[in-house]
Amino acid sequence: MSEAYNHAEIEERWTKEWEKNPVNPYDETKPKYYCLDMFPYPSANGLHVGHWRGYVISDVWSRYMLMKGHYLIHPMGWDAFGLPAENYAIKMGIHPAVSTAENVKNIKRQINQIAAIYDWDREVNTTDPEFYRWTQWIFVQMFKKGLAYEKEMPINWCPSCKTGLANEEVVNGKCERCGADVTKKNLKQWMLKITAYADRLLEGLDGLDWPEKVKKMQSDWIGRSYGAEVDFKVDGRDETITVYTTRPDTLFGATFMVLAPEHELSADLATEETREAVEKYIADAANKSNVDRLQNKEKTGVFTGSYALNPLNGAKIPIWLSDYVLADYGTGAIMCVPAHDDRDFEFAKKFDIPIIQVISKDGKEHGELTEAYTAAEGIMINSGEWNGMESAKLKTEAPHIIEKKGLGHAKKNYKLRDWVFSRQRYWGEPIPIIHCPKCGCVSVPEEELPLLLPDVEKYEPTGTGESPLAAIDSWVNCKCPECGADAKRETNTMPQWAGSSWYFLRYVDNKNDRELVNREQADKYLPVDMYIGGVEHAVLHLLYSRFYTKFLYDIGVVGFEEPFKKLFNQGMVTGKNGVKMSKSLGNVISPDDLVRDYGCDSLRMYELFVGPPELDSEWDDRGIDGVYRFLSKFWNLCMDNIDRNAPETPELKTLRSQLTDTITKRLNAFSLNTVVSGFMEFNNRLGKISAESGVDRETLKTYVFLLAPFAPHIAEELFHRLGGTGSVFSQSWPEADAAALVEETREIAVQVNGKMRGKITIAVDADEATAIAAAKEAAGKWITDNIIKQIYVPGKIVNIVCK
RNA sequence: GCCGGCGUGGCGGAAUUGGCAGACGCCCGGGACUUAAAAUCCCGUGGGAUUAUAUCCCGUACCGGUUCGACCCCGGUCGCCGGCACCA
Repeated sequence: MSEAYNHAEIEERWTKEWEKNPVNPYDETKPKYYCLDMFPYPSANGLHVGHWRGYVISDVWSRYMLMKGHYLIHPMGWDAFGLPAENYAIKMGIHPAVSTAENVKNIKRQINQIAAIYDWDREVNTTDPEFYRWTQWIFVQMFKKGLAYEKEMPINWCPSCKTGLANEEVVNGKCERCGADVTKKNLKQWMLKITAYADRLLEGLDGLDWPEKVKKMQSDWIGRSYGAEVDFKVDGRDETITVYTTRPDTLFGATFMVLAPEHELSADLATEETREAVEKYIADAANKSNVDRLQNKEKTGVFTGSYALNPLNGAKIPIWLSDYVLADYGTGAIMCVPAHDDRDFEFAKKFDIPIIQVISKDGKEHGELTEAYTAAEGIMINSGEWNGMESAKLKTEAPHIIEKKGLGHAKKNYKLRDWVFSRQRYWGEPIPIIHCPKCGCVSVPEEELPLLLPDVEKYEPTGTGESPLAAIDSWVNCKCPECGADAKRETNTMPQWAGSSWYFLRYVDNKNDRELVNREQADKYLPVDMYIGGVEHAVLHLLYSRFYTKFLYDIGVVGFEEPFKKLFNQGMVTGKNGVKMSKSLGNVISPDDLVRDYGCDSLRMYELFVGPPELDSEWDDRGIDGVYRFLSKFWNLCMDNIDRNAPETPELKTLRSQLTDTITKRLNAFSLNTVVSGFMEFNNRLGKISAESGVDRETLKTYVFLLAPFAPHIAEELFHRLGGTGSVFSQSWPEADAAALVEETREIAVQVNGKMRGKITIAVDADEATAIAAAKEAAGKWITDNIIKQIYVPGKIVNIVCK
């Protein structure tokens, strides 16, 4: 009886050995490969099997790159500032610094169970003053370049988290973190001018090897459009109202104008008769929450009593107010062409406003429109000097025509807004700004960074719009670094995204106390080659990181504009019926027990086997038995054959190359679930050969090498039992023998009238006559005398069509 | 509403992108070993018909099309998931 697979003993042995002698040799002579995980925030709940998946995927890929001969960078750190950590700390009554440190310890223990080859000497923590010193430094640089500025305006406010939020953090009118309805609050805020990078953020997407879905989400979020700003005079008054339109070609069809209720002229345009209704409408709109305004699709509006003049033909059009026009996009005012816009059409129908068609497919009018014709395809009509022109062409030319006539100008617009960067919370990086009564806003001198987050007794959010830091007089009161006058510190902190927007740069030079990152180190090891994480950061973290990187490129800190060359989004692991794992639902599956019962190697492989890595997968504990059985069987196969000295037959040589070829191809395609099934399939085939004539050591070795990134412990153990020295991870990735892969004969299917009727084994390059003859023999009983057609696709199929 | 993605056995999922549908695994059933159980090993396992070692029919959400041949391509319908949601 040979020795059975003992995962506990094997894994314990190699965990200790790898601690002493890490398998990543950091060989500087090899080309670098930087494989990055989205770093976790140290939650008190620890990791569940879903978190494991992403880390396993990145570790498999990292170990593969190592064996392919790279200098591997595979770091890990902690995104430890921010709301989740702070909310937990408040709930438990423990200082966030204390709870964060505890959670880091626990999650690090769990992450080590994965046996991932992280570079722990590169570890970073966003709450470490030596780290956030540079987070603050970046802010100071942005401030100096005018990209960080202070502004008072109504911003998104979460009444539950008691802090302002960025647009990106509001999902369907609700707080991205806690789900509470977001309201508006007028606050003086620090803003980052991400809009200055809108074009570069949009155009940079083209060259990225990212999922199309994520690129599209970012491009939609940036939302660039081309059009014109057109000036309309108000009839009988001095004011001019400027509107933004992407369809200046339809200008002759404008039959009314709508202003957002918040527009600065809204109240002013009311006449005596309309004043009461206008003021009521404005007040009602101001009281509506975001959610109400989003949900109420039925158009409402009020006529101001004033008229605007169409700049092209002087037509008098009524000016309305309606909350379907957004105050903070474009100019907050639009010209309305009901014939060619769905929303304007709906509004005109409801309030009985004339509809003038100006584009027609055939250049003719065919009675009243039943719906808006929104395509820019057709011939202009009812449009004065533009009649007869093609609308598509006019659409691009009109902005310039309007500009030449002095009626407005061509204009690009974006949905992207500047980034609301202040948080009225305690657990974040203090914004390094001093408010001086004489000099205004002054940045904290760089040599005084980090500006330490002071210790406080009360770190609960105040809800007043001020951060808890505002209550610490000794900290707030300071001298102006410019003029020495009594001054006050900024008391808001940065959002959680601040640290995560650049942490990946710090990994490559994490102990540098003079610069964010040494330029030489940055040039050598950056950018990130492979970034692995969930899709939930598609527009948040990933957009912010790209913005930061472009800024740091502009000031010469790094020499590249895009931080992440390739992105992979792993799917979520859910509980039964696709329900998200959560503590409150009690469906969280902890990896700890599974590691104990089945071992790390089995859990790693099952995490991959459970489904395609990019799709969500339902966790089913039972499936792990199959993977465990497979590893046991493979272990037994090796035990049975190690000292058997079975000959290396041509069959085994071919099989070994097929295995290498299959696994490598699937791995390269990131089809990790089929890699695992591939291993199983070949294991079954080898089992049969083993029972008959034995398996040679070379084949076993090849198998062990290929298995190593997936099940590192068992592979390392078997590598040594097969006589290997050093580590299996310093071995080269096997290459398939092309000659052994060439088949001479192949079994192909025979179809009659498209139905499978038999199989023949013939030479791969057999000629048609031979193939057809063989096929007729194999499937003769289905073939009649009346053959209409015979098809032979070499190496694939024969199909005989008969009546 | 708009834009993506998806729909294959009891279940998770394969199918080299137009060429043997259901690989691999789970579950389940039968058998071997055992005093017995667990573990392990072997066999079976899409549905149906039938005179059952054989043979035939149906089958990749649904309807239709292209093709010698369709899970794959085209047109339409339904359903699920995700993103955006008055951005003029």
